[in-house]
This record gives sequence, C-alpha cells and structure tokens, in this order.
Amino acid sequence: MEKIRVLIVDDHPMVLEGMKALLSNFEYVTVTSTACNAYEAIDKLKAYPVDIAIVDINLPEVSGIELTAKIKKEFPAVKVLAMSTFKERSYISQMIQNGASGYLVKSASKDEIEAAIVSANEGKLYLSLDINTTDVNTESIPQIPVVSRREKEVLQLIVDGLTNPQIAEKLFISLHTVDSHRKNLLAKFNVSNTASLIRIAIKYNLVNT
Amino acid sequence: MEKIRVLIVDDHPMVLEGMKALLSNFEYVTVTSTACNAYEAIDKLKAYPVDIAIVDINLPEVSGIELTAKIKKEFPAVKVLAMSTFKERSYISQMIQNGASGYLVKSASKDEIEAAIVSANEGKLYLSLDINTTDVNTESIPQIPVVSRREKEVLQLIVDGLTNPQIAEKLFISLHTVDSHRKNLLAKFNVSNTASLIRIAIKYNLVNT
DNA sequence: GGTAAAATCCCCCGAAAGCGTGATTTTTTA
DNA sequence: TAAAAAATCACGCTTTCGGGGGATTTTACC
Repeated sequence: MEKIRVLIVDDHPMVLEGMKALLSNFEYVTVTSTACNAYEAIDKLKAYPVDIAIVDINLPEVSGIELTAKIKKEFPAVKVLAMSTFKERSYISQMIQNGASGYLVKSASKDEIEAAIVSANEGKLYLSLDINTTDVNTESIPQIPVVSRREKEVLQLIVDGLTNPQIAEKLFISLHTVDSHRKNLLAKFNVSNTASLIRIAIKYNLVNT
Repeated sequence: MEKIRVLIVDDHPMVLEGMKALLSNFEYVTVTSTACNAYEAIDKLKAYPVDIAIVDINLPEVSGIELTAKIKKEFPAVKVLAMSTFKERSYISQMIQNGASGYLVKSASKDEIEAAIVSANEGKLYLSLDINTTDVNTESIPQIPVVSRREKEVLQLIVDGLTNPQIAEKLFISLHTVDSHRKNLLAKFNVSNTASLIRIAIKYNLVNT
C-alpha cells in the first residue's frame, strides 16, 4: 500500500510541529511538505503532489476557506481537511461547501486525526465527534463576520495601536474613511469599543499579534 | 529502569495534548497527570507524585514563576521544566532562579524535549538551544511588567470591553481610581492606548480571553 | 454591462480615553 | 514598626472614539 501524502498548512509553527509529530505515528502517512500561508501552500502543492491537505481555517491574508476553494479548483484530486483554531469552530459549513472532505478540531486525539485522514482518503466526509454532539444546534456556532481586505488592514493597524489619524496617514486615505471602516468593523463584530474588537480579532486569529 | 513520572501544567489544551503525544513516544516517560492552572497543579502533585513538572510560564491568575517557587518549596524533589508560550521567552532567568531545572520553547523538537527531560531527571540544567544562541543579549528579552492584583482585575475588565464608568461600578470604586489604574497600566506596559494594552495583555496571557 | 459590494469621503456631537499632577489611606513586607 | 507598595480619590484639559446620519466612486462578479 502506498503512503498517503499529506500537506499541512498552518500559520502556528507549534501546530505544524504537533500535527507532524502526531502524523508520524501512522506508518501509512507521510508529511510531504508544510506551509504557513495560502501562497506557500499553492507553491508546495505544485512542487510536491499530495493526497490530502490539512488546512487551518484561519490563515493570515488569504483565509483557509479561500484556500480550500482554490485547491479544489486547481487540484481537484487533493482532499482537503479543515482544521480550526483553539477556541472557535466556525466557517465549517463554508469549508465543506467549498469542497473540504472533513473537519478537525486542533485538540483532536490521535484516533480522531487518523479517522479523519482515512475517511478523507477514501473520499468520505469526516467531522470531529464533538461537532456532531455539541453543535447539534448549529446556530450556536459563533459567527465570525466576513471582513473585507481593506477592513482587515485597518483592523490590523488598530490592533497595532495606531490611532485613526495615523492609520489614515499610513494608508493614504482620509480620516473619515478610516472612521467608516472602524465603524463597520464595530458593527460587523457587534461590539461597541476597541477593546472588544481587538479581543475578538485576536481570538479568531484575524490579525497578526 | 523506572519510568520518569511527569506532570504537565498548561492552560492551553492543545499544548497539553501535544506535549502528551510527544512524551508518549518515550517509553521511559509516563505522563502521570495534567493541570491547567497552578491550583490544580498543586492538587495533582499531592495526589500523584511525579519526578518532573513541565510548567508553562504564563498561567492564568498564579503565574508559572510563582508556581515554580511553590513547587520547589513544597516538593523539593520535583524537578521543574519551564516552558514558554509561542512567541515570548521572558521570565526565564526568574524561573531558573526559582529553581527550575530547564527551559523549553513550545516549538521544541522531540529531541529537544527528550534532552530536557533527561537532563532534568539527572539533575542537570537544560536550556533550549535557541536560548543560548539568539538570546545572547539578555536585555533583548521583553520585560513583562509586574501588575498588581487590582490592576489585573481592571485590566481583565478592560479587555472584557467595559468602559471606565462600568468598571468603577463593578468594582465599587471611584471612576478616578479606575482611571488611575488604567493610567498605571498604560505606563507599566509603556503604551499609549487601549489597543496596544490589550494586545500585549493577551500576548503575555495576563488575561482570560 | 449592469449590479452589488467595497472603498472612499463628509459632518455633528457627546462620551470616553488619555495626560499631567496631585493627595490620602490601606496593606504588605522588610 | 517603619518604609515601601498598592489602592484609593481628585481636577482640569485635550484628543480620540463611537453613534448617527449621509453621499459618491471604484471594484468585482454574474
């Protein structure tokens, strides 16, 4: 039997290493390459063909969701396993809709990971157990708002501690525009101040810290 | 040869699991118990004697540094291995001064972890390789300011998105007092706005997110 | 090539945050 | 028990933030 070739995509080195270590326990799996962002992932896919790509949902710049769509478009044979960060479990259905073959929580056990990989490799759909159990009411899944590219930039600069005038100067736009973006962000995140905004942004890994 | 009994203390479930998985590769090591905070760690130590405690530096409420001191005081035979979060590597010397037998970055390889455990078990001092190399200039280690108990409370509420008036009401103190605490926090963190304050607080795990 | 979404710009105003500079009281600890 | 640290309260002032309205121009996509 040939080994299942795997690409791991995650911006957290720790997770990358951890997953690699876990996968090394399975003789029939080989981690062909790893990537820490979407662009690198595409490059690696071109250079080293794989059977399965394990993709973190929250990636910087281009999200795992977009990456999944791109992978399924350019490399339809590659199965995508979605993986979510520590606390949030959103976007799952979007990933599935984009063609993901399964979903893993990062706290998944060795057995769960094995099951996910085997399922994906066989073309089946795998979902982490606790999704089926605890998320019966799918509306309980926290909604991560869709943030546009520009909004993401502004958000990052807010987290970086810049004031609106500073952001305006940096992005070569009017203070009013920054203000609009900021207001839209507050509305989208459904919060009323910078503090909550930053907390959520960091929690859902929407910014670089 | 008897197995080395290990306790892992970390508030990140992922790290706990990852470390457990990694340690399971060593036949002569057994993870006796795990804990996600200092109190639980002490309880577990009383219930299940171990040889080595792997302690995360940044723990909620009681830090890993304080925990290390407590462990060395109450359980002098237990070797403590300090472990730091993803990006920061502070407090190391303090941990060592408090009796830690070594220091690990969380991104450490299997080999490094093995070396650390073996060293610690033999009573030697182990430091992650990249500490010796990259942190030659120890003054480059970011200083995490000492935050008093009350300040920590205020900080948590700021991160929770409360305004100063709300915090004052919640803590039954004057708005002026909250303002003072906030000002002291900004000064201690050497930042000039809430955004940066929260970013650092979360980065160094000084608050619950 | 039309339309929706994103990005841009504008104004007002009150509330909150931030800065400076104090002081007093309580608690901790050497 | 005395000194140090923490916690409390106070005032005036400036800047920024946040909420409420808008409007116009690019992009992106079907």
